[in-house]
Amino acid sequence: MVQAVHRAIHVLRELATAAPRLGVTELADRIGVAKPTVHALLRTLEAEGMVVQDRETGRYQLGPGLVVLGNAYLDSHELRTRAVTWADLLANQTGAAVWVGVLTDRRILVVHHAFRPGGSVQVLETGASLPWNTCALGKAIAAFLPTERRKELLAGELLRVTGASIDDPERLATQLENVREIGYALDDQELTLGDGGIAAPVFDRTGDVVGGIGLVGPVERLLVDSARQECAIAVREVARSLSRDLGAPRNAGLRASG
Amino acid sequence: MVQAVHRAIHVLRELATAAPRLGVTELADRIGVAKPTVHALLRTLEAEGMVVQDRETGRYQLGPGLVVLGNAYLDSHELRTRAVTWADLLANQTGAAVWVGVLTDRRILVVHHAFRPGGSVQVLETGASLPWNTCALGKAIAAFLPTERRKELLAGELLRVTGASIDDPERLATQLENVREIGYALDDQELTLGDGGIAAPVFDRTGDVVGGIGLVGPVERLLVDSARQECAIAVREVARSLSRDLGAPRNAGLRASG
DNA sequence: CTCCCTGTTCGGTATTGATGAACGGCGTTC
DNA sequence: GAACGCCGTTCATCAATACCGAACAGGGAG
Repeated sequence: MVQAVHRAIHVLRELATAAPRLGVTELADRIGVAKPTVHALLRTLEAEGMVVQDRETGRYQLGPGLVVLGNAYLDSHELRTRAVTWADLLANQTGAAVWVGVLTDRRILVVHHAFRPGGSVQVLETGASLPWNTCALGKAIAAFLPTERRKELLAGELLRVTGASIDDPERLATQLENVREIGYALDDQELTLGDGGIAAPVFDRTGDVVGGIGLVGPVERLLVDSARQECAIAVREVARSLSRDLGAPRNAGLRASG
Repeated sequence: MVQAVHRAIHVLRELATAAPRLGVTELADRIGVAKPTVHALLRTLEAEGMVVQDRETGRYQLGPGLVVLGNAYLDSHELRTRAVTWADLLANQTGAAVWVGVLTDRRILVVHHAFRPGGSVQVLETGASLPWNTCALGKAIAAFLPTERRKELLAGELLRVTGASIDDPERLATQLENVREIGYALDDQELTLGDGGIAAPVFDRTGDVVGGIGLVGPVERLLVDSARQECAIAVREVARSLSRDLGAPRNAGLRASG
């Protein structure tokens, strides 16, 4: 493992999580390396546009180069590319916003967001990163992961972001079993108070889960008995079509049960 | 300058521009370093989630970690944060889509995109990176840059993306002078056939240009005499308000003329 | 079955990045 | 207003470490 690169990324991560700007000294303290080392890293990152120095305070913040790279990732992402049209379809069918997400480490990264049709002001959530256990997308994906990986997720830290977030591994495990049976996952205000979600897994040509697609919206509209089943069927159906687009075998997801 | 970091970013850039996936060998050839070196870089980048390896082909592509960092940049971006509400206002006022952008190197990076109100399907352009000379945003920003920097831009390569794109430095220089006088810039299908743009510069508390805000839409709607002036005034007004939000002095932009 | 190409591993070498100490500018405090 | 303390920055020393050539293992094509 290349140490310098590892540290450079550590610097970027720290800049991302911490306050808008950080100084060399504070940065050096946080990641536990000498000040001049951090300085050298920052200078190279700055030359590449990954970091910008505030000319007034001398402090550093993330740079625009990262957006370009991030966008390049999104553009090259096959699931996302293929999902765009399906997401629009699903949004129009159900009248709700649609998220497409993938699992990264222990979080769900939203790679596409189709707005609720004709709606009022909506914030774009593409790029958002959510604890896997607090959203339907995360549960839908986790349920169909290889047993090994799923156990890792359940064994790790389970964050709570609302009072309804589930941080009990056993309860989550039971939910995931159920998800495997019915083919979709729900969340009830576990991510955002007042909002719920319905999501289903998406598989690629090897039959592995590569992500998920699902609805997000007010619980009163999405999770009431009358709408829930209809929405769930629509979500599952679109997820299946999307999987087929990606070349998934018809029985994808079956073998993951266990 | 830290060599390893420089090379790692070079790898990411190459992955971003080239085909969806690249192999170690091809990557090594492109950036001119030994194969095992590239391999080591890729392994660390993979461990950090900046790159993922296609388990089937062994090739590498960009990873989701980049989106997280890119998004963190956007969130921490003061211009963008402050611009969101102004962009919505401007979109509703004019009925057109609004872009907020900054200059990075020789391109304009779109950091925010407010959709045309009530419109049909629209692609989100946040993260897009355009040659500076082909869009109103770029001209608006360039016009108010320090003379030195502006000359650099004019002296460098001027890309053409449509038949209407301007690649003549002198003609551009004349346009920029005019932009400085009227306070806004235009583009007429220089970026996209059928689309035009109107943009104005935004200044920060030091009085330097930090970006621009502007309209994008069909030439028939945006650039016809009846609409153009009205739109231009709205854009300039919003840009000024936004600049004041950022703490810019009232006369920002005046001193840059020359 | 064979060849060639790929991604990968290994270990030695010296390049190169890490470090502590010192400088200069700035805001703060007394 | 002056002295202090903090910050970002530079420099030269040292050895850790990242680079590379050569060799290995696994596929795909012919």
